[in-house]
Amino acid sequence: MDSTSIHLTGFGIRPSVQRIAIMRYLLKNKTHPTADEVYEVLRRQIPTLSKTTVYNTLKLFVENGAAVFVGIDEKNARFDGVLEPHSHFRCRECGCIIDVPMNVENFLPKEFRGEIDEYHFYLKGTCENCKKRRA
Amino acid sequence: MDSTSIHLTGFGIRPSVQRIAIMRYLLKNKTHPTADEVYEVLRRQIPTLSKTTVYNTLKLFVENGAAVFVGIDEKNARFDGVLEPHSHFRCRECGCIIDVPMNVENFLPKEFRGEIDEYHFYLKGTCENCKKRRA
DNA sequence: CTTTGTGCAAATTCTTTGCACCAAA
DNA sequence: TTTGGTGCAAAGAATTTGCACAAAG
Repeated sequence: MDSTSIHLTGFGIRPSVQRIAIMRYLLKNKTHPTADEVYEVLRRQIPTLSKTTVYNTLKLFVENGAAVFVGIDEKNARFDGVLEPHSHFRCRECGCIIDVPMNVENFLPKEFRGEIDEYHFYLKGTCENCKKRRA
Repeated sequence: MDSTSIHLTGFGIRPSVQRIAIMRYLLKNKTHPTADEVYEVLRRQIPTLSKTTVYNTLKLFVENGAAVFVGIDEKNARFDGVLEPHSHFRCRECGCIIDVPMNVENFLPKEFRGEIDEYHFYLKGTCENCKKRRA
């Protein structure tokens, strides 16, 4: 019983080889991957893995609160296994998504507290690397 | 030369019957519609309107800063003609998207200012109406 | 055995593209 | 009379669904 397995169980999710691999991927590579990215990488470890399972699993994670849907990318759904409140920055040039250690919970408008159960703060622009590269 | 026409011109967008109708729709109905919603409503006024034109136009608006892409809805792209900084709340039950008059510009982390050219604050939960309806 | 999970293929949905025709400058 | 806009049909990409088989309890 490894730690990822215990982690999943904590969310009421039964661990399977596939689910453990996907959650482990989310927790180790904090790149906020798309379903396709997860699939392309993990199929090398699990050759029988199907994209359907990746979609099913990511959805299951989000529904059970084990992962967060990140909607900062206009093209694809992205996922995050880090549950501590934080914000996201997306670079328009390289497309990278960087965690910003900033919890905006205190900024929630008073009138709306109580109605809100989830919030996201998305930032967009050009990252340091891309700025340097152009300079 | 009506006001919507002048409005578009101000963004360097040449007004056409279709473009004026779409911008007018965005400005009058602040429902943050999807491309499909815009299409389904406006085709009644402009029977020859095509979905391609709606997509082209909304994209043109966003590229020229005349409208904002709203990514709060996990399923579809949504659009907003209101340019004053504000936040968005989406109800999980009825799917409505409500404007929240809250500019989070001052919350932007100092380290990131200068890199950021766009930001969005998305709130999710259950709206007043849906809460009442259930009570 | 009985329920749950996986994976294939097909279907769906949303969005973009290629191209011909129409309209405006 | 040239550039730009529209709209149709087709293509493309992301995601979901239906179903049969495999695995786990």
